[in-house]
Amino acid sequence: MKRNKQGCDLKSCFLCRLCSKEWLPAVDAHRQSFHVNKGELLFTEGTEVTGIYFIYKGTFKVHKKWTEDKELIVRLARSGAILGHRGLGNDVFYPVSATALEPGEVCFIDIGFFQSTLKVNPQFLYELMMFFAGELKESEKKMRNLAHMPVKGRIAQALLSIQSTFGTSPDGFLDINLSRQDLASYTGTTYETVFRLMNELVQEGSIALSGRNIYITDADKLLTYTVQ
Amino acid sequence: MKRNKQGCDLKSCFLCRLCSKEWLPAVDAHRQSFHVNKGELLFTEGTEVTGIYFIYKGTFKVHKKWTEDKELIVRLARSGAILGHRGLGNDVFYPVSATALEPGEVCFIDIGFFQSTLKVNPQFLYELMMFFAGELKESEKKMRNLAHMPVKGRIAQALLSIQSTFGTSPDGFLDINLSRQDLASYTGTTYETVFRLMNELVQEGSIALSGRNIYITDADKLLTYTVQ
DNA sequence: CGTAGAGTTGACTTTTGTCAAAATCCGTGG
DNA sequence: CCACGGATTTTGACAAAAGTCAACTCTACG
Repeated sequence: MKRNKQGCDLKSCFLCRLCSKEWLPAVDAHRQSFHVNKGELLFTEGTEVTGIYFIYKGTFKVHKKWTEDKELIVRLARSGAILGHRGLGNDVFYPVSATALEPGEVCFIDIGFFQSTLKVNPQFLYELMMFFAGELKESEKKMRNLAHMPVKGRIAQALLSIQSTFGTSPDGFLDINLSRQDLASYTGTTYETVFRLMNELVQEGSIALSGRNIYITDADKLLTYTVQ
Repeated sequence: MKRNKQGCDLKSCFLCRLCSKEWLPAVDAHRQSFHVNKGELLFTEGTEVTGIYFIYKGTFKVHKKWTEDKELIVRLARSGAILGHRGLGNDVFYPVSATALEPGEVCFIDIGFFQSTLKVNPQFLYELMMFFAGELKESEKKMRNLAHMPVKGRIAQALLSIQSTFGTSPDGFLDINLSRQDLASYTGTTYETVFRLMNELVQEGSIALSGRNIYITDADKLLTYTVQ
């Protein structure tokens, strides 16, 4: 992770967008910008919370370890998103790790200054609370799906949700670089199962593949495997 | 649900404990107290959010529907807890239902007044945000367990967690009235599976059963099925 | 070119869910 | 007090879904 000068333009990130004009200079003085390489860990599950990150550029996976070779990806995040907020609360250790899926730029706010920011920016605090409420809602929906929806439906859901947050590149493929293993970890299943079920989805004409790239051919058909 | 006069003592609930002394009279003027019968729905998934509840007495399950005869219980709550906060956020519909597991008393705050409370009680807002952060952390841990931990471990985990929140009655049984079906919904599995695996736990001497009551004989042994 | 990592496939096992049928419990009304 | 009906509990047989293991292939990339 390399510290650099480039940073948030003070408009696009979750923090700068929502805190008061008067506070922005303080944010600007305190924040640190970093370049992150693909595959690099931004923070690690179980280590002490040092601060909060905001993604200026790039894509990150937020994941929770199970065994040495198994994890669950709880979130995929892109530019503008906040990272590390799961470290807030009574516990002083990050409950998850964050890894860059592609090279990116992030802005770091140390936890002390972040706390001060919350104190003097009720509007930001309010939005952060609402953000947490939304995340919790989302998380519990995923939980229910994990408990009751068959893997094929979870994969369909994941692909649709990825399309809606990351969109498609000009050639129509999902605009994210996600390995099959990551897709498996995101849907709470195994590599081989993802592979087999994706093949079925191809056979049925719901999706098309080109190497690691995924093209959603028939979103409606995918929807039939999901709920809501 | 019957409206009554008895209500919060202004000290024990999540709201009254944390908002400013000056605001308490307003809370007192606005809150409504209700008696809830066993099995009664406090609010229903998909209906419009009317307000937030605080449990004065009793036990509630917070659950999310899957099919007609399947659900996932996302939370078990007891006196002092907040209910309905999952209704906060952009969406105006409750994403879950809450059902009384035994007769109880709740205090209701309409959403409008709750919003005002947030505006004038930054300390409460801060604690609410922290509370959400904790819930999210918890939810994602459960999610990972649902994805990777075998059912037996999830049951063990559930029993231990119930013991730590609800404690035991004088005779040593878990102090909660939870049907096997509810335990199945709480661990994301089926009635029969819960039944069979609980039998195994009895055989192994980890727990003992007496009707619907559960006694944890060997917490350490239960722990070996779980993680952390 | 060789090697590491990712993709592909098949055979097999295990876990868990489903269905159906008995057995048992429990409250109610006769 | 007892019979009844409904709900819950208990059990078994079976099916389906998903995980595991192992081997083989393909590429990207030094």
